[in-house]
Amino acid sequence: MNATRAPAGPKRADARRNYELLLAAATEAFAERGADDVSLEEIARRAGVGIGTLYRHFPARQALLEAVYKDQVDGLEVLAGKLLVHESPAEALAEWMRAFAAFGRTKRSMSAALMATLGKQSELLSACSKVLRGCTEALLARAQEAGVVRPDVQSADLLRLTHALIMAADAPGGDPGQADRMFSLLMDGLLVAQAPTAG
Amino acid sequence: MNATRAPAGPKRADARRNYELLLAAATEAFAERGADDVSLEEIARRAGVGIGTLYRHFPARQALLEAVYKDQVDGLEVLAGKLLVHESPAEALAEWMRAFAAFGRTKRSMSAALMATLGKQSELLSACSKVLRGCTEALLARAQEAGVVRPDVQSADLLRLTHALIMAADAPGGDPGQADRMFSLLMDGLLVAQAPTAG
DNA sequence: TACTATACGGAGGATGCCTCCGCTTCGCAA
DNA sequence: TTGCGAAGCGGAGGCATCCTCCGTATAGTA
Repeated sequence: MNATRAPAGPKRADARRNYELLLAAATEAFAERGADDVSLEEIARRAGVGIGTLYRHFPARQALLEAVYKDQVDGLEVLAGKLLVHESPAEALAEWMRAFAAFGRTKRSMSAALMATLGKQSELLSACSKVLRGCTEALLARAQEAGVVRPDVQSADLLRLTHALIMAADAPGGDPGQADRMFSLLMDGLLVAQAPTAG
Repeated sequence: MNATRAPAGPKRADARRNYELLLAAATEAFAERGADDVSLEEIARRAGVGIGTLYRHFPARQALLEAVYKDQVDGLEVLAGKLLVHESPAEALAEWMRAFAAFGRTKRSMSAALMATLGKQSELLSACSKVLRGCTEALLARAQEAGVVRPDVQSADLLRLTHALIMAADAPGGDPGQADRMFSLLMDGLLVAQAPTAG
């Protein structure tokens, strides 16, 4: 997956490739069907490797879950780094929020499974949320300093709003485009008015 | 389990007895080992019935989980009713808090499993928490009206404190008596001072 | 090319979920 | 008390999943 990451996985080239394949397959499968409804055998099949290989890299289901979660957060962090030097602070923030929302959707399907074994105050979880909070703060601050986003918005508001938005949009029966539309509304609200509003 | 409940289960005596046995066995097993680490076969074995009988009464794992949860809440509600006419409002409140804390411990092991399939805003869950909130409010108000508990305490504080206490006390490595000691401290703090404190 | 450490793959044992159906027991009525 | 039908019981067994183990294959090295 996140090829930008420092080499942390297995040594041999084939092992490393399989590791990435498994991570990708698991991410996809979890997103599609929820973390509880995918068998490890299916993930191995999707990745095109044997079940034994999966277990060598991820000794337990939990390990795979954690790896996927961490991989996503790592990816977001890398993205934030790039966006912080993006030419348009407003676009950067929008892009970030979009990515964050997408992540939230995946996370939702995994959090229950993760919580069940990890505990609510796990080190992994709190470290990850700290990272994400930091990224959001930095991007928001930059956009505000550039004067393109309302100065009275706080990062906590942003995080919570996005979260709420995901929850609402993913309700059963909602059309898939709804999340995007709601997201646009939110972004429009963030920007400072381009022209004075009529009284 | 809660024999005080109105007849709501199966009709025939043996079926009814097995229902109660299963509920009791499941409650015990869940409390001992967590809701995720007990097989339904073991619960049937503990209850002394066949697996088929378990499935007749509780068509899915979820149903058993819900039944145990609801049974506990029902039991607490009955207890609250009794405590509301207890001679000592302070003792009644203490007893209630103790029972509530014990429930919280069980609940903790089940909530993840319940959430996973029920959803956070399930009708069952919200109904149950409403009941518990009501009970706590009534018992607290009575103790405050009797002048034995500090008037500035709110029921929400109580619920949250107890919750936090359970979480902290159940941390790995903590000794089993800790919860009780912390609980005593909390109760002492609630009571109005018996003598004026020295300046 | 030859060699070895490393990794692969999938058969298979263990366990758990749930269904199905022949046997047992309850509760009622005569 | 006895007989009977309905209700309930129990557990074998089918199916899915988890995880281990070990013979085979391959990457990397000299």
